[in-house]
Amino acid sequence: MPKTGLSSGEMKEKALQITEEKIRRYGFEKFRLTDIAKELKVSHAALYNHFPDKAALLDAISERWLTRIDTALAHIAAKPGSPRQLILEWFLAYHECKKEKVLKDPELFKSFNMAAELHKPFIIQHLQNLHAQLNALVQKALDAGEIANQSPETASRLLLEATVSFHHPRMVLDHKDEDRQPLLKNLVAVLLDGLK
Amino acid sequence: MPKTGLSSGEMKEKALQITEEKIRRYGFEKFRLTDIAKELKVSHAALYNHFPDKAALLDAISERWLTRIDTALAHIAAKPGSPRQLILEWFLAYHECKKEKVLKDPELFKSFNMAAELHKPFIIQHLQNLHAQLNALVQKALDAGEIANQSPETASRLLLEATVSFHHPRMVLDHKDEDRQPLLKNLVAVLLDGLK
DNA sequence: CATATTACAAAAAATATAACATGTAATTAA
DNA sequence: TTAATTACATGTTATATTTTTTGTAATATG
Repeated sequence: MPKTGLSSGEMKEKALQITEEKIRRYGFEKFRLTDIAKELKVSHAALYNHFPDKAALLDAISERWLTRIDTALAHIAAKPGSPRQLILEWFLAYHECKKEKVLKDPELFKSFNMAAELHKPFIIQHLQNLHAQLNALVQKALDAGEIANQSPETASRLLLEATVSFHHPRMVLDHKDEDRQPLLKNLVAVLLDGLK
Repeated sequence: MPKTGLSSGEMKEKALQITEEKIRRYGFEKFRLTDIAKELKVSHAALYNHFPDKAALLDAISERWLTRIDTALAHIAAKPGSPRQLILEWFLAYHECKKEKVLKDPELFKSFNMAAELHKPFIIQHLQNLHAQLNALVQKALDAGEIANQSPETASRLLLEATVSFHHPRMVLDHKDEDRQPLLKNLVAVLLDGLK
């Protein structure tokens, strides 16, 4: 029996919640395990029963957030209707997610070093999900005759590449105070026309 | 008569050369005026006759580099031939410039904070040059019937926006080890098709 | 008389030191 | 027996101190 009365799962969940709040207050890299332990009314060492180290706790937070995005976008990708329309909607939602995040946690992306992140398994998974979703949408567009001159993989690669400034954290941060939805809409429309 | 035997212009030019070398060795933000003065066999204070402060020296370097890009690209923009072809060539050259720079001075763009740079007059000038050049090219494409459904300003805005990952320092750095020319070629082609 | 120097004040970087956070092991409680 | 604690070793971050660099002014030189 645990000393706290909480199950391991409950403890873990509570720790994640508190961590999320701490990160929001102090930023991505300067939150302290001692604070989290204090709030849980537990010694800091107790956290090591639930997470191998500080980085793992942090990664767990990121993973949760990415999973939320994945499912939200997957929902759009699975909707019925015009593929063109859905692709546009998908990009708008993706852009919206990133912008929201940047606005809520400005600290989070200040010095985002993609290079290191790109090797983490849950990031790789996330990117694979995005590609798979977009591939499926583009395939539907192909079937509907809305796209013609490229393979689905190439087409979705191009779409993602050309919209980098609307979903790359660093770029989203640069434009956080502008309303760039119209520009994105126009860009996606032109790209889809170009793929016809 | 100056004490050193060098004219003000020669002194200035030599200082710029040495500074460029020091920046390459020590990075953008940690080169020292004392070192440059030492190499010029002059007291550090003498530099203040030629440059108002350290930042001005640094800016002069950047300005020289940007001017070089501007003229190289302007040369392409002024060439005769198919506008479509020239627009593609223009983007390839632009990409090439940035990539070269990032490869030669990896320190230079490590923590590039665009926000602060964007207010400097020579940066504004540079961006205006780029836009003007691309506008002119797009206008020619419009005249040649290669583009139809957008105004030149909107079209060139879209082109630049969609190719951000090929000329924004932060993004170029992320992909410095890949050959992304084929991707860029394909992207520009699709964009131009979409603008038809 | 434009351009240098030296001397000096202010700002910034580098370094040493103290405080604190992280991670591990041995131990204890439910 | 799982999950906590305490005690402690190892890093890391914050702070104080010193040194170096930057910028200015008064002065000297070709």
